[in-house]
Amino acid sequence: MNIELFLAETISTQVNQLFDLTTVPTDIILQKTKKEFEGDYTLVTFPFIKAAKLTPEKTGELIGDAILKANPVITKFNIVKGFLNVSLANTFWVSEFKSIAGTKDYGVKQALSSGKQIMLEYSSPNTNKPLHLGHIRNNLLGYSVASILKTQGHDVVKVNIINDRGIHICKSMLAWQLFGNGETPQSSGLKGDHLVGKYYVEFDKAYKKEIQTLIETGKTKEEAEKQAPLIIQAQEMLLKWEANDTKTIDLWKTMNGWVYEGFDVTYKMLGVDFDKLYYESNTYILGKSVVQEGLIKGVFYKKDNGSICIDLTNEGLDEKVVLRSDGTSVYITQDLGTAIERFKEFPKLSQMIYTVGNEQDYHFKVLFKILEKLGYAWAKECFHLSYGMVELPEGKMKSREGTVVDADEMIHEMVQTARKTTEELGKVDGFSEHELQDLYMTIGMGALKYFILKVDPKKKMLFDPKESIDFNGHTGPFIQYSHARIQSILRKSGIDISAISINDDIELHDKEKELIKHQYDFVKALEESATTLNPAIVANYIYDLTKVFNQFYNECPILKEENVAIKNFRIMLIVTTSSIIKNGMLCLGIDVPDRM
RNA sequence: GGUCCCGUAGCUCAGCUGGAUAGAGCAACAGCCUUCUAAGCUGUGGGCCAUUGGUUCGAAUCCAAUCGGGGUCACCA
Repeated sequence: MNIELFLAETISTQVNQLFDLTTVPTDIILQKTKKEFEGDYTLVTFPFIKAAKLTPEKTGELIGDAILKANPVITKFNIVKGFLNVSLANTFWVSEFKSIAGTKDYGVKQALSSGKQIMLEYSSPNTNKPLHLGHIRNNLLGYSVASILKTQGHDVVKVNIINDRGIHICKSMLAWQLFGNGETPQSSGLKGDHLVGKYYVEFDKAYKKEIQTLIETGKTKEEAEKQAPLIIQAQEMLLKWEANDTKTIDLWKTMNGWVYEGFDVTYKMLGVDFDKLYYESNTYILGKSVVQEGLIKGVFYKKDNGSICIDLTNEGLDEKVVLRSDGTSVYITQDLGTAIERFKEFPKLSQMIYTVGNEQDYHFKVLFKILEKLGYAWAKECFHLSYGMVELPEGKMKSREGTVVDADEMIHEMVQTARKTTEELGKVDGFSEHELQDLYMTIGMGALKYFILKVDPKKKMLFDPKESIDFNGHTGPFIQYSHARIQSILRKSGIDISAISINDDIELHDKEKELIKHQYDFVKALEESATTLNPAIVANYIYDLTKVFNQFYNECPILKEENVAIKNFRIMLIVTTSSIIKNGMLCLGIDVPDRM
C-alpha cells in the first residue's frame, strides 16, 4: 500500500471541502515527521493559508480535525507552526508489517515482469594493460545498476565491448618483441594482463628516451614525438594488423589471450559477468556504411580534403569528423555502427545504457545527437551513465606512468585485511579452512564494493591508498555483520518461522515502529535507485535500515522476551530485516554471510 | 577562451522534486560486554552549507554573478 497516497486522498478531499479548492491527492505533499516531533507524517500547511485566510496554526487545526474524523487510521495530530503532524494507529503499522512479512522478497518485482528490455554496457577494457581502481568503479557500477534494474522486472542484457585493437595494443606487442625475450605468463609467473601491461610501460619508457634524444639533436617536442623510431614501428605494426599480416595477427592473438586469462580472474573476483561480449576488432568496420547513408541524407557533408563531417554548431556543439580523409574510421564511427547494429540485433530493446567515465560526456552528447539526426527514434533512449573519476591524493591515475592502484593488488589487500581483522577479533572458531577463505573474500570484497558504491556515481571520488578502507561504521562489513547477527538469533531460536502468526494489537516499541517504517521504504529506495541509475541510493538506504536494526537490537530483547506474542513479532521483524538487507546488498553485488 | 560538472564538520560522504534546530561514518574524548555476536550501542565536542545578490511566507536545495577545483573542446581512443 502507498501510505502517502492513502493519506493524501483523505487530506485532498477534506481540504477541498474546507477551503473550496480543487486539489488532487498527488498535489498533497507529505513528508516523514522529524524525529524530534511526535507523529508519523507531516503536512506543511503554508500552501493552504491563503485559501483558508487563517493563521498557519488555525489552518492546521481545521485540517487536522477534518481528517481525524474522516480517516480512522489517523489517531491524533499536533501542530507546530505551519506543520501538521499526523499519527497513525498502531494496528495500521502492524498490518503494514504483516503485508511486508507476507511478501516474498519484498520490494523485488518478479523477473521479466515489466516487459522492458534494457541493454547495459560496462567494463569496456583495453587489452594492453591490467585493470585499475577506476575500472573497478566502472565494473561495480555497471553490474550493480544491472542488478537494480532487474529488481524492477526489466530484462537486462549486460554487454562488454572489448577494445582489443589499436595503436596502444601494438605498443605492448612491439615492446614485447623488442625486449621480451619470449617471456610468457608461464615463464614469468606473471598474470597475463600484468605481463602485457609491463611491456606497455616498457614501450613508454623507451619511447620517452627516444624523444629526449631527438630533442637533444634539435627537434621540437612535437617533431620528436612523431619521428621517434618506436612510434613509427608501432604504426607500421598497426598497418600490418589491418592488412591481416599472419605473424602480427598471431602475436596479437597470443598476447590478447594472455590478457583475457588475466581479466577472467579479476572479473571473477569482482563477481561481475556479461551476457554478451563485443570485440572492437569485429566492430571497428561498422559505421562506415552508416556514414555513406548519412551523406546521402544530407546529415553529413564531405570536406575539400575528403573527410566527412557533421556540423553540430547549431546544437551548441562543434563540427565533428565522422570519417577520416583516408576513409578510415574514427572512434565515433564505430560507436554509431555498433549502436545501430545492437538495435537491429535486439529489436525489443527499449533502452541502451553506456557506463563510461565522465571525461567522455561530450563524446556521448555528440553520438546521441548524430543518431537522432540520422532519424533513429531510439536515439533518445540512449543514455550515458557517466561516472566520476577515482582520484589519488596526487591526482588522476595514469597507467603509462604506473601511478595507478592496481585492481588485483587492491582486491588482494582487502581480502588480507579481512583475514587479519577477523583473526584479531577471534571469530574464526567453527569455520573450516575453506569456509574461512570464502568468508575473507566476502568481507574484503564487501568492504571494497560498498566503499565505492555508497558514493553518488556522478561525483568524482578520492582514494588515499595510505588510509585503508574501514570495516567499522558506514561500511559493507557493518551491514554484513548485522545480517550475521540476525541469522545467529534465528539459528538459536529453533522456531519454525512459517508457523508464526502476528498478533494485531501489539504495543509497538519506538524502534520497532521505526524498523517497520524503514522496511516499508525499501520499495521506494529500489525504484528511485533504478530510475536514477544510482546504486548509492540503495547502499545508503540499507545502511540506514541496518543502523535502526542495531538500535532495536540493543534496546529490545528478542529470544529473551517473555511475552510470546511480542517475541514472535520481533522474530518476524528481524526475518524481514534480514531479507531486505540481503536483497539490497545483492543489488550491490555484495554477499552477506550467515556467520562472521 | 567556449562549454559541462563539482564546492556541506579536520577527513570521506548523505541531504538538493524549496519547509521545523543541516545528518552519518572516520578521527578525538567519555560511558556500555557473567545476559540474543562490542565488526555493535549511547553520549560530548566539531558547520557564516565557497562568496555575493535575487525569487519566496520560507533557500544547503531554485536563478544569476563571482571565486576556487576538475573534465572537455583531435582526421587519439
